[in-house]
Amino acid sequence: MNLFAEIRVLVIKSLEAMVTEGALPEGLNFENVAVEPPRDAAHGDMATNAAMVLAKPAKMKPRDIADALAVKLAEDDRIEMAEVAGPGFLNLRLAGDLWSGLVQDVLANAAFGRSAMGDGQKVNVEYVSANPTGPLHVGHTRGAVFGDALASLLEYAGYDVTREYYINDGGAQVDVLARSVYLRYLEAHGQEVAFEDGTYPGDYLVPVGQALKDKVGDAYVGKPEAEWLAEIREFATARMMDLIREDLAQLGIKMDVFYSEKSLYGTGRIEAALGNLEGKGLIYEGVLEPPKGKTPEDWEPREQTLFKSTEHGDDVDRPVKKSDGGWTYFAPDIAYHFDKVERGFDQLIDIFGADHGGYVKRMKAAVSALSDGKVPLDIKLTQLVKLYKNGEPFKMSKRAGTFVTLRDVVDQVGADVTRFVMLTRKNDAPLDFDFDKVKEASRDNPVWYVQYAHARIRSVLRKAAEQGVPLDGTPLIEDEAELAVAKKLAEWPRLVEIAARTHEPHRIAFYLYELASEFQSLYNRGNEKPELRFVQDGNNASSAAKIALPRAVAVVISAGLGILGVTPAEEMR
RNA sequence: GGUCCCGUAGCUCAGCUGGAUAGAGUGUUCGCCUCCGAAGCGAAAGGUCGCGCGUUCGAAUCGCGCCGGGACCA
Repeated sequence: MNLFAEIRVLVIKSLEAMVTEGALPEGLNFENVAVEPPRDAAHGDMATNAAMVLAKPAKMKPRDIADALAVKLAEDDRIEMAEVAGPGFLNLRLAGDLWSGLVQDVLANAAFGRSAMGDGQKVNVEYVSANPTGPLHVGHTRGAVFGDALASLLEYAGYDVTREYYINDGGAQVDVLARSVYLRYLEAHGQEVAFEDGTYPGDYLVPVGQALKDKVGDAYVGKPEAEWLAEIREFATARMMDLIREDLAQLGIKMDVFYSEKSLYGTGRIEAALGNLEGKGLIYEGVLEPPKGKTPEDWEPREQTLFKSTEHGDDVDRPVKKSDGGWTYFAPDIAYHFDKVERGFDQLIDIFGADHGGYVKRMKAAVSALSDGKVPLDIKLTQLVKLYKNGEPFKMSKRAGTFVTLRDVVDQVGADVTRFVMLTRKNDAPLDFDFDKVKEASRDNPVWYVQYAHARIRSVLRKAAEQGVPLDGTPLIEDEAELAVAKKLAEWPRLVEIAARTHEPHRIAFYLYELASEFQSLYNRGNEKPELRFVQDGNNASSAAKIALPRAVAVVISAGLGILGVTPAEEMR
């Protein structure tokens, strides 16, 4: 049950009745009529902008429409009061039993909050996609959590979601990986080796070199690169992907598809994708203008194969083939997205780090061209994570060895905290991650605060169970603090849809914080008004009615945390 | 030079397909435990929503132009 949607249906029915009766002209579009929570609770339970939206097309005064609509709405049992306010707002107060019904619905219907909005549409969410050259670091963690929560959110909103990881195993960086592993392999054979620039000196390759030795013995020792590069590359990337899969598993992330860039080469996939574009007249041989403004010193005009991305919203055309005949990085990306389109997804979402912002327009242009504008691609950029320890900024450096991996973070603060904190900012705002603060037990720490509310409810329910309070009581919503909590619960289905539509899972985290706050407020009101306490000593009938509301809050907090991939706490320790 | 993101209370940040007197936390001041978890709750105080113009009945929200911060740029 979505109370807002339900009342909106009522408003629109009333408007249609007014059209029939001649109180409104025919042919009006009700699409923009909204039913929303009012900013100020004193205004009522809900407000509609119907009169103001329709005033102009109906060529009527907003107040006249509002007055007539108020009369119409008041005829319905569910509307206790309809009052015109301000320029033409219609404030509604709902009948009290609606709130009680809502709470019952939360408790009885496991799908409360789930939406059919997605209508089973196939959505591909691509995230992480880190190079298979080492363990995941903090920056990847944010993208990983964001993408995974977004995927869960879309599932909750009725989409058919595929979680996908693109393995960049086709470029020069995996050759570097192979050479680095070769050095570790020699080391495992007791040789002294030096890690020059252009190799990965990380310790994490030591066991890989050892494993290679265990597998092939001394077969590659003293042999030229041509004899081992391809084999070691394959061996090493497979090991790195195992490592990355383990890292992701630490966060509770499981991909549906790992898609290999390498599988695009030599299989005609790139040629096919570019052929598609060529068939649309979007590929040509040409010379690009030098970059505007400061021209790089080594710039020289070169003829290369270009994709006419400007026809699909990009700023300049992009090379797909270099002057030496090799593919650019962009070419396999085109082929990969072409593959996604061909797999029949209705919608694509890519999660990139902010440093890849420059690729957004060209990728969107490519997908637009490849799908004839039929498949939307949304690209979400995740901003940097700034680390703090004891309030001091904590600088990461690969060279200095202060490189913070995903595993470091999860080991220190746990997966639940890591996930929640990563979602306490909009994806496009930088995030401060303080190793001490995230473990702090205070209202300043949203993770703790939401968990505390849930744990407190569980504690109350344990106490209720001890006293034999039955769980089938009819909820009573009387006090304003109880009403405030019920209203917050009523917003949940609406919030899910907004968050899913905007691809912004952080809204879930903020909502849970607000819900927790309303609950804590009610809880503490029991200090002054003992009749508001959930467990009434020696009165199980009354207690049964009172515990329904906190139970419903716990249900919604659990559902919300579930979307974020966080386990609700039974107790705080 | 160009592109993208950001600019909201002293600080850290929310702000719904444009809606009423712009909200939290923190910090400051003052209250609340004989009571289901006070690791909490309540109240006060704190804002030219970076600046200007435009669209609109109505702009923090949309458009354009500046200013400031960040990221990226064969």
